[in-house]
Amino acid sequence: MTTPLEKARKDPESMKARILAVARRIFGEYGFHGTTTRMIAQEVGIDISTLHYHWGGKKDLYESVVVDINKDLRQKLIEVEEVIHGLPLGERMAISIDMTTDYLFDYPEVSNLILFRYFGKTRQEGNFDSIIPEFTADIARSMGLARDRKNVPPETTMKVLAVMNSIHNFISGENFFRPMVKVDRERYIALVKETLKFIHIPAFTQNEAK
Amino acid sequence: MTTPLEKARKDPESMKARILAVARRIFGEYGFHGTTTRMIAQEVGIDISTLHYHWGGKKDLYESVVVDINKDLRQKLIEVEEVIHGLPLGERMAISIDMTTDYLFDYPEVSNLILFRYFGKTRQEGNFDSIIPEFTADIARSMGLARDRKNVPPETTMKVLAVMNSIHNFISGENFFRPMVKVDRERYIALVKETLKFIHIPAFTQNEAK
DNA sequence: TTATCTGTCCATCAAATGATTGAATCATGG
DNA sequence: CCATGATTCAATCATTTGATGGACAGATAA
Repeated sequence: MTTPLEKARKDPESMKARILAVARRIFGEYGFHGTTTRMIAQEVGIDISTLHYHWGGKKDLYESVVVDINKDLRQKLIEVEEVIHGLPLGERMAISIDMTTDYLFDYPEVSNLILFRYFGKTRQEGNFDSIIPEFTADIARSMGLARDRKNVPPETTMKVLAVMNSIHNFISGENFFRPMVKVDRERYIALVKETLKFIHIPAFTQNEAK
Repeated sequence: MTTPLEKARKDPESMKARILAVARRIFGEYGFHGTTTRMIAQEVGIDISTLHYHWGGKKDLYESVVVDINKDLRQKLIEVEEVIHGLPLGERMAISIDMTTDYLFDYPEVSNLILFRYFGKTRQEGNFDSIIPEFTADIARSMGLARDRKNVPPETTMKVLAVMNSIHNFISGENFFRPMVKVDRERYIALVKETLKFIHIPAFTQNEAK
């Protein structure tokens, strides 16, 4: 079976894919309720009816966007895991932070949408959380905090969430935070990496030394 | 001069204040675009025209909510500062985390709205950021990272942001994270405090030892 | 009592918004 | 070339939503 999303991911030039790409960005900036189908259609340069033809309703498109983004992020995390495999924990974390941060600054809508889903409600009936894969367990294993994906203790899940969210915050909040520190984009990215390492690495490596 | 907001804050029984209290909660849950004036009016048990009579437009009400919440948070931070004054850094951070976390779990809409403003855009003309006080400089001083409110270096601002956001994340994301760790509310709150201390205290105290 | 002011609601408006219909256009295979 | 299906758009609908006008009730002061 081929879902509409899979089709769109295969051919990035297709109308389906073009709409999806724009929808990712706009939904990421304004959230579900802050986005109108007209905003997306106009940005793509098409009529709203064309958008509906390809994706059905607004909610369907939003769900596809969320799934699409989670697939991309999962893929990136696998890539990171391959690079850091076998290194000592401190290095593993530093490299993970660098790679993940670089990736997310290239696709900030990923962070945006993940945070939107964490912190906001959508006054829409069913939540479609079942289709979203769970990363925390994999990251926990990758950090040496859990042996297998099953039975990760709550304490560990919380720690992983703290690290991941900290990254998303700085990417997604760039428009707000960067004016506060008054630096250009390049410097901001460097500051983010530096800060993340400063905050997170000591907690885990100090613990390891015990 | 007495602004509508100040009047409402004085008499919590007044219609103005009742509307404001509900608006805080609803705006916090659904964001600006996700909230309708009818949702708020219905929750208060009044007609929308009554809401408009007291607060003008939706945007005016939202601005008042944002200001109200920031005043509350600032007040709380002053309270915390008085308690931790003079203690060693590790203790100061532990107590700050406990007090702030307890407060925010009582008023989660504070975290909700702060995060909404960080991470989401509002397709509305002027942003009214000027009216929002800036906390980071005060917190930086309180943590011994800066001597005065002026000229706080970017590195320091970033560290403070990391800590504050980390707290807001766990409060605002409770609906999403708590099911993940499968614990009751009380246990979740304990886990949050524990995790925050685990993550943030080593970074700053280790640095101090140098 | 009467006049005035405040607060509340009912009815309604105008714009925005998600969605659909049907005609026109384009592509592809026969 | 023609038939068929896929794609696109203009026009339109129904509902939602922010907002207002005017009637009405109650309090207060003259």
